[in-house]
Amino acid sequence: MSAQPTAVMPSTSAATPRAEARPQDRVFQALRRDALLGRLRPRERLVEEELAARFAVGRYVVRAALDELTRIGLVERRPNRGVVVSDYDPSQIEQLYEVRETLQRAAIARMLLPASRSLLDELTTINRTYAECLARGELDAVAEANAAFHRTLFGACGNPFLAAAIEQHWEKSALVHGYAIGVPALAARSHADHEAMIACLAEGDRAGLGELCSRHMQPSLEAVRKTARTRP
Amino acid sequence: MSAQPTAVMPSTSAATPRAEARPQDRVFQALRRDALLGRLRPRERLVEEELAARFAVGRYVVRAALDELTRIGLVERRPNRGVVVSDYDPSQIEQLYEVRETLQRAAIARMLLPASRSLLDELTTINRTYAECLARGELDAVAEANAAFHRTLFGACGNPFLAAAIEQHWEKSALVHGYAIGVPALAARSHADHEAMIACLAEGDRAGLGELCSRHMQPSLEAVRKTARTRP
DNA sequence: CCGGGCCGAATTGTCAACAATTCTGTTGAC
DNA sequence: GTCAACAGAATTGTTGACAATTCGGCCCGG
Repeated sequence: MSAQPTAVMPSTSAATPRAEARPQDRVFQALRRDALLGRLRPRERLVEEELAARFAVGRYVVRAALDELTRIGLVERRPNRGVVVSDYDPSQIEQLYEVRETLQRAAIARMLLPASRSLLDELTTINRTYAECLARGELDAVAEANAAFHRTLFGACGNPFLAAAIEQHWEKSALVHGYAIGVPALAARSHADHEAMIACLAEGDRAGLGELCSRHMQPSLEAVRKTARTRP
Repeated sequence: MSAQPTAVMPSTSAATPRAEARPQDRVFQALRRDALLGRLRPRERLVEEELAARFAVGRYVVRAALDELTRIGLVERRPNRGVVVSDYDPSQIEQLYEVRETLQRAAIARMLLPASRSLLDELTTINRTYAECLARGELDAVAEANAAFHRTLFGACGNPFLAAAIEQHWEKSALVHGYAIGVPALAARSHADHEAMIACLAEGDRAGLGELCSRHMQPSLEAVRKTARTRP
């Protein structure tokens, strides 16, 4: 009796993009993509019955999917008042990014460098996919590749809990930085940053990687600050 | 139209112990306490219908409560196979504590010291409650006071996201350190540690506070290591 | 004695109808 | 004109019944 230590790992659901068995996963993924690509705007309200009709599924399934989205912080449920897409004001975003930077630096400090060949290959492949999908204008796939790159990179810190925390906060800020994918100049720069990160991993340049990752977050933060000044 | 930026803060549900309006909150709190005080053992299975009968409530409510518990990592749901109380093996616990220490040190680095009078008073009051309830043997209340102390302390870092991350990981490891409350010697030491922390906050001794918080986590970690050696 | 496949109990997943709550627009008194 | 109270609509919360899945035992051929 009793299996091995059953892991109980903090899997962020999206980690396994394989064939989704459960219907609520399909709804969850679809809504997640909509949110990350800006098709769902902050403060937008999500009505259960509308979604049920749209996905040709019971309201129960929609409800479960919305609960999942709540868990990763993309939407918020107010009791008896429905769920709305999360909206962070600029000061909150600054705080969120501060935590992200702290976590990322902790992860980088724990990576064993230089990175293994297989990790480098994996990241290179993902980044190539990123570029290809970008060229073809498949933004959904670009966002997915971007997420995969970050997940793989910080997953290499060797501490699943730390990796999960990073991913969790990445998802939360995805509503902010997601739009950057739609701006060609920013997307191209993002691709170049990823290349540079891979180089640091290969050379064992820990400090460089840390700076790179911090700088990598700046453009979206700057964009937030700018729009904050424009619309006070 | 359109209200102010509605915050959308990462509230860790347990933050508001006021009269629970919704029935699922009652079930959630009860199960959470059971888990934190060791009345629910790791790997124990939770059957929805049993709980529904025990709390005289519909299975739907139990389900919602279990989803909440899943969210904070106290239990895990395996699709079609029910939920079990989370069980972390020793190496996972080490990793979890590593993340906790990282987060706590980041929070301490961000606190403005010396702490305000109101914060010091609040912590002192909580710690007094801790001692009183301990003397009376009210373990539930002791656990609640302990949680409140940590929540208040790290909530003072000024970054709600960081505070939420700390609380989240604290809850996850609660299954481990919760039992310490039942051991008089450990509980007494915990109380003394809290006093020392308050002193550091008052004096503005940032480094001392950091060391103190790290040392504060050691006893449970040592206990885990010991039982790991005993039962390999 | 052992492994593969069937059967049934136990349990979880889903649905459709009902109850409770919140929201919106309107009315009427001051 | 403003505000409070009030209906009616829209939406969420909950329930009980039913479908789907998993798990354990059992039989049976090897």
